[in-house]
Amino acid sequence: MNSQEEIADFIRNGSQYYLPHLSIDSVIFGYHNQQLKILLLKWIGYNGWGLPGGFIQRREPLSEAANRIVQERTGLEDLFLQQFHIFGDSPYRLQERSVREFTEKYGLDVGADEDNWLFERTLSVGYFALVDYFRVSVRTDIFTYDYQWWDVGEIPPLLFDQNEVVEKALATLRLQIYHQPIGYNLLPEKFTLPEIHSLYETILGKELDGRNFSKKLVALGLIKKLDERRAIGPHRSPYLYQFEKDAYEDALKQGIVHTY
Amino acid sequence: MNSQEEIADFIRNGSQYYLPHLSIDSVIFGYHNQQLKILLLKWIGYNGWGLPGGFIQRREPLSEAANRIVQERTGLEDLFLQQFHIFGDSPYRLQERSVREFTEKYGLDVGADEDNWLFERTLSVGYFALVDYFRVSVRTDIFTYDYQWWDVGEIPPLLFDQNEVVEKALATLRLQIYHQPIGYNLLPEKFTLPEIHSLYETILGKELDGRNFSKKLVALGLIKKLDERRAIGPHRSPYLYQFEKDAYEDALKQGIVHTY
DNA sequence: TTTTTAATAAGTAAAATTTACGGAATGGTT
DNA sequence: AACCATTCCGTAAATTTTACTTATTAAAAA
Repeated sequence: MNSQEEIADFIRNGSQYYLPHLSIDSVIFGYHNQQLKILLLKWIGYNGWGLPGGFIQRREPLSEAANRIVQERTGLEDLFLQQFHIFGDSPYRLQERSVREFTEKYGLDVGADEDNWLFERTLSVGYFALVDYFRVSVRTDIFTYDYQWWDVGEIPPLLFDQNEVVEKALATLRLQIYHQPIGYNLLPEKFTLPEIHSLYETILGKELDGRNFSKKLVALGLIKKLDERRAIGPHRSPYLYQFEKDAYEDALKQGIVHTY
Repeated sequence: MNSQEEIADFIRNGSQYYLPHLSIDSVIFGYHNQQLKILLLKWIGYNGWGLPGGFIQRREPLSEAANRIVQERTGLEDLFLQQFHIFGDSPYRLQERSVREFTEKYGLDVGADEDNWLFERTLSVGYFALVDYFRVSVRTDIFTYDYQWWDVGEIPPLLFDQNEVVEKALATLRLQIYHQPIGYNLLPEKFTLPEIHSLYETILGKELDGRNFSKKLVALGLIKKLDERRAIGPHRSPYLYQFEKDAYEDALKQGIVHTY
């Protein structure tokens, strides 16, 4: 979708291709520089930041829609995606960006705002994705003109009720931290003890004793030490570790113990 | 809604009052005779059982819709309700009951099936409710002609993909058992140790040592012994207990320990 | 080449929690 | 008064969690 005709068609007739009243908001988590981050976009027609999102095609399974939306945005295959909530308590969650403003920008005439499907009440299905920060290559498109990774502690005001969406995603992540393959998806294939340690501290927002933390992961056979180390500036080089996928997944099924 | 005109209007023009493509399915859990049960209804036009459910009014917050639907069905105020998933992976989840069949039963003419909003693709938001079995008085209505409580282990084949909905509700209940006020909502105000013990065993599907279980609940100050007992046939009368609401809710926030 | 620096790595003992387990007491019925 | 099915209770062993300090190392600077 990039020609003017296609855009005008989307705005005018989008509800023929997509389910009206429903959208998907995706909270894409990455981890970089000891910080948990999410990906935000600048949307055309709204002077601020918002979550990546999109609509569900008329005959498209919901989970495929979420996959498609995040995949197109990040370039990643094999996404870890999880639905966490549907937001529908603001019946007046209308598009704050004006369709008119948006279309004028492109010199289109698509009729009155009030009649447009984009202006109707929309419930939004929240998905979060856990991605390897270093493998993402963000694509903006005709509807978005900028992107940026933001620390979860410093999220700016977002479109609609999307700040609530982010909060809920974070709360879910914390709640499920010992039931979801968080480290596996958020860290690169090979990582150091300090990295995974700090990841868990960041998500939980509290300190964890490093010795006990790594002792436990190793004792449970969830990670294994490799014979390589990573060069990190002027200091002692940490060893690299790797997840033991099978043991890790077994442990998650039962829920790893609650504390480290 | 009970006159023929109202029903015909609902079928013909329902999408003026309700959001199309969306519905709510509610899994209403109760506990009776040491069994965890859910409430099922017989829907007109479908020869079998289905979940209580309904539609979302155009300007009605989602959670209010869920409340309204379960409240009307059970007669209960102050419901404990929780959204647990949105089901939208079957784009072909069409109504298996025929609108025609349904309307013929009432001698109405409402046009072709294909054009009817009830026949379009519908995503369903799953809510579960935890209710006190003894306080429920089920109301059937013009769309439903029978109801019954079913053991969760013996759920019959349901409408659409609703068996999956029930499975997911159960899985969520198990996962959140130590984070949700399950006992508080599923048990009557006063209950015995064997009752709450067996409730947790039923939900988790495994045995829990009774001594350790009650020891812990009491030690944590979550329940307190009353000076009353219940007469139960020819045996020793168990004492009644009551939840300590404050302590209970505090404990749930952090997630009570994992085992009893 | 040596020194300096800042980070990584590793083990043990105390405290807390969880698990395992059997026997006495009770209320109503016969 | 005896019987039965059920409630009720306490302690010891095993496991898990917590708390905590020092030696090692890689690279940069001197």
